[in-house]
Amino acid sequence: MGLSKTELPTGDAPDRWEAQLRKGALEMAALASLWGGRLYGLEIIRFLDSQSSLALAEGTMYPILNRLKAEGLLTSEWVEAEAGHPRKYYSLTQAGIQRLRLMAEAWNNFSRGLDRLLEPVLEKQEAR
Amino acid sequence: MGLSKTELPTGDAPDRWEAQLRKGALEMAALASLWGGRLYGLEIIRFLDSQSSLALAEGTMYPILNRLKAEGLLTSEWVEAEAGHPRKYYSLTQAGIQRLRLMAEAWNNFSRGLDRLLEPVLEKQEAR
DNA sequence: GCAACATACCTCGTAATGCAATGTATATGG
DNA sequence: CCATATACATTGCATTACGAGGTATGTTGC
Repeated sequence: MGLSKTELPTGDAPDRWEAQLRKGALEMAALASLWGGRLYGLEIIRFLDSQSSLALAEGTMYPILNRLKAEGLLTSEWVEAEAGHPRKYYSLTQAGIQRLRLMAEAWNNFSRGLDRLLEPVLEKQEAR
Repeated sequence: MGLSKTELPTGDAPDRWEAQLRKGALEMAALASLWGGRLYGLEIIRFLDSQSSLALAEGTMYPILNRLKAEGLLTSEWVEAEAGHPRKYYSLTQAGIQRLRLMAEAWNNFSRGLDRLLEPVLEKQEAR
């Protein structure tokens, strides 16, 4: 029947999370960095760099933060610093918390899937 | 001095593998699917779908296979099928094997990093 | 006061990439 | 010979990562 071509029964739009993850992994990381409380932009970058060796450029992070805020997953507030430029602190909203949980679960599926796939590759790295 | 802007000391170009992984994850999966021996295009898609719940569209896979072949990581050969259209079987080259190993290690770093980040998120999913 | 510097946020342009849609080739069955 | 099934391939669009460049604010040295 009609259904011919490019369609594994992936499920349409609602939760193509597995697909969104290959992308959204960075958004997920940004959300996750705020789990312990509010951080400001550069701080998020430094946090991810040190905690998970995810090195993101500012030109990557700021657009992500804006997107997440536009989606209502984050809020932001300006805070004066003792010195220098004021800082924009980001916090998770309730929606952000829920979304992060969903993404984290999807991430586990995705990454366990790949791990399974790579298992043979990393096995006994000698005879070959 | 000059070094002001967008530069965490990421290491320049040679092996921004962590960066390449967020992308290249799909290329890695394609390579990994061939670890056990040659497969043809659609077969790779089905294999990934079943073994790791990675649902890739044909329009995604064929370009990837072409890229990998152009890089010398794969070879391909036409094989007549008993029925229908002939199949193009892909196999890993030595270079492909080595690259896959590198990617697999980088993947482990990357994914362990994210796992660490998400640990608190998935903890004790009740009181909240 | 005013450079020079440091910190912080923001944005534009480009290249890459995932994918739906669409097309072609080959064979089988009614 | 037309509909169907399998398989490979390409084009166009939307999204994205990120380098480069820019603006804002405050400090320190002269």
